[in-house]
Amino acid sequence: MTDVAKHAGVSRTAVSFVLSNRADASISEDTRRRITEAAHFLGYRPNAGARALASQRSDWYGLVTEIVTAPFAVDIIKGAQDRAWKDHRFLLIASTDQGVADGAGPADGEQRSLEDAAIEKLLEQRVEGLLYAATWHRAVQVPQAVREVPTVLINCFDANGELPSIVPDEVNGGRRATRRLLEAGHRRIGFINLDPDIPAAVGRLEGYRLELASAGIALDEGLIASGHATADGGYEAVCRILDQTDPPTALFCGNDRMAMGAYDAIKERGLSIPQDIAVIGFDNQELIAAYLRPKLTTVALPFEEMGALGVQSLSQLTAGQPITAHKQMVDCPLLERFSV
Amino acid sequence: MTDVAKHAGVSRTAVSFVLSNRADASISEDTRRRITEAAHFLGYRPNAGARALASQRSDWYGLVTEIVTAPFAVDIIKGAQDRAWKDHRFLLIASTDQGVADGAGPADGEQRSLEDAAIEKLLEQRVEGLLYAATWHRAVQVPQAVREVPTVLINCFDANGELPSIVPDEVNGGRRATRRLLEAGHRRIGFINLDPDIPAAVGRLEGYRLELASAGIALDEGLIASGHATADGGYEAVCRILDQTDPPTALFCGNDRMAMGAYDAIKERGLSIPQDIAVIGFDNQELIAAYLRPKLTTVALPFEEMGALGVQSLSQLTAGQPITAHKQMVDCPLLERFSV
DNA sequence: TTCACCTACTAACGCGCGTAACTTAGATCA
DNA sequence: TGATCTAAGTTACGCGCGTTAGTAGGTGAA
Repeated sequence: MTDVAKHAGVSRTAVSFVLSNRADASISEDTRRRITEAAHFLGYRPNAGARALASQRSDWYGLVTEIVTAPFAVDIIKGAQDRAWKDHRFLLIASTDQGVADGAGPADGEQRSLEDAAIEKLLEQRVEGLLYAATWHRAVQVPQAVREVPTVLINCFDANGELPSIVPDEVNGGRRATRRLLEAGHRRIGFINLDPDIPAAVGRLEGYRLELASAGIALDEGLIASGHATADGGYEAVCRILDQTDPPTALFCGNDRMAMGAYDAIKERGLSIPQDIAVIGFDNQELIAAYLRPKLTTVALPFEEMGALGVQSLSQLTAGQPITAHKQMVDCPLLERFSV
Repeated sequence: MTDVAKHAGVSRTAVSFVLSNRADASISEDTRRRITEAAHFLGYRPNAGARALASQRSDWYGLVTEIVTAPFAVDIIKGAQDRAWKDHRFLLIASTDQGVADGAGPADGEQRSLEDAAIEKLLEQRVEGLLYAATWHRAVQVPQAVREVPTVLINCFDANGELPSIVPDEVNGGRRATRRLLEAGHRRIGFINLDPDIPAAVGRLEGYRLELASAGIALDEGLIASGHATADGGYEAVCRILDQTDPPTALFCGNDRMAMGAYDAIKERGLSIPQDIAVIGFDNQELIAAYLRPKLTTVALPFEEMGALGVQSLSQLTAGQPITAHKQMVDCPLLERFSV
């Protein structure tokens, strides 16, 4: 900057004013031009670190997550990244799943300390805010250190209820799926639930119930089964449902992997999708949903949008503005394919 | 730091010496303890930016890539991230695929300028080196700006041959796959190639040839077909191969998506895998390979290892050491499942 | 002329740290 | 006993920038 000043025949301050184009500084059009030309001529590039040091703001947000390995939740990163870029901010990503690739996977305490270390590192970089993202929707216990800067949880929520969070609207997603099947004329709709303790299971089931109720259909407990959130789990649960006296004509599966198992069970019985029985999934795991035959109609988790919203909320918080809601629910859109 | 110094009754310099534990400074064990205790007591946390400014080294590397959206190449990030973390360095990730989610996808020129802007931003952060990663193995034209710091290409190579790169060893991968089939007793092995212009196609075919040759088997051009790198492309190519008079007993598919199409073609003909015909893929796209029935034996692309190796090479370059090779080939391991 | 007021800048300080050069008291040695 | 060395620090400067508090010169009005 000193060089630029010398080259333009002005003070360094003038250069600073022009290059960070402060509105309140009065610099003539002529010198302004001389300065920008000199900067360009000399190939001047601002030093972001020095700027951060002097101005006491880094324009960095930290994203701490274990999801770098989880292929289907990378979209959180993408959403956050894009949004941050547009706001001229940088995202520092710290993953907390080191060593998972080594096979063993870290012990719980180790995972925790990795998280602490990651947050510590981010704070050393003087991030102005933190995003804490989880691979699957759940309650989390966040390390104390995050309280030093504004923090927003993504795809999870604070077990203590203190930190603001952004989560998928599971209930509405469940309604969407159920409604789609109702609209297709189905009256007996089976629901294959995930392990019933997690928020996703609770919410989706709730949505299923609500939508049936508003359609005036009585809940038949015999149409609800649950199993492990895998293809095998789905297969077994669906077998139980289908082999009863009055089987459903449609299935709402807790997630796409279970839907995959459902496909097997259905095909085994010589039934075809969607003619004999309709299937709808949840999660929109691209490489499954888009490759099953027929391609699976499913409800998508709004990862990218949650990531973007996370950055946006952080912007508001760091600017001292209030955010929309303590727990923001993001809609889960229905992805129409060919299984209904 | 001044506060810590005051609290410990020493100069700020002493604090700096102790906290960055310089070997050449002589500080008594007692003051050393007083200082660390004071730092801990006051909750002192170093300011990485200020440290970078003063020491003229940031410990940051930049990773510029369009792969944030490409779910299966994210492992490059993971490998690089983990490795960087172990070396006490930070990875600044800049994605160049903004707006792709908006549907249209950026025009070529726009993509290029996004790349330039990303690199510019990274250089403003004073990264000490750059990694440039691609989604698929190919020659790339890298923006000029990268020449300002040490740069390593990952999963691609410099069209001008100047910058060092790290790529998968396609030839050896092709040999591995072919050898596996030979070892299983197959003599007539079909090869379903990708679009023949890309490095992956060239290398894998070459590996196929070499391995057949070393087994003393003459190349039968009738056993080689190529198609689009999709399930449909694989399906069609395999149909052509299977419907000839003397069909192969094994298929080496250019990638897993084509193998998926191969499965369909094979099953349609009432043949079973691997009893009637063995199939081997390439890429190890988890959500395909691990979910096909039977699960697909395939050759994995070493994304994570390439990412790690990229950071390692960068460390060497920034330290002024030479790197192993200008174009480092990383082995593609065979993943044994149930299709051979 | 004098004063106020503007435009167009500049001088000087500090952000939090690393580090080269210096100081001081005590130990060692011929 | 004086010279030399070492341990254990300290003083002072600068990294590249933002920013506050100025200053110099010009203009218009009373």
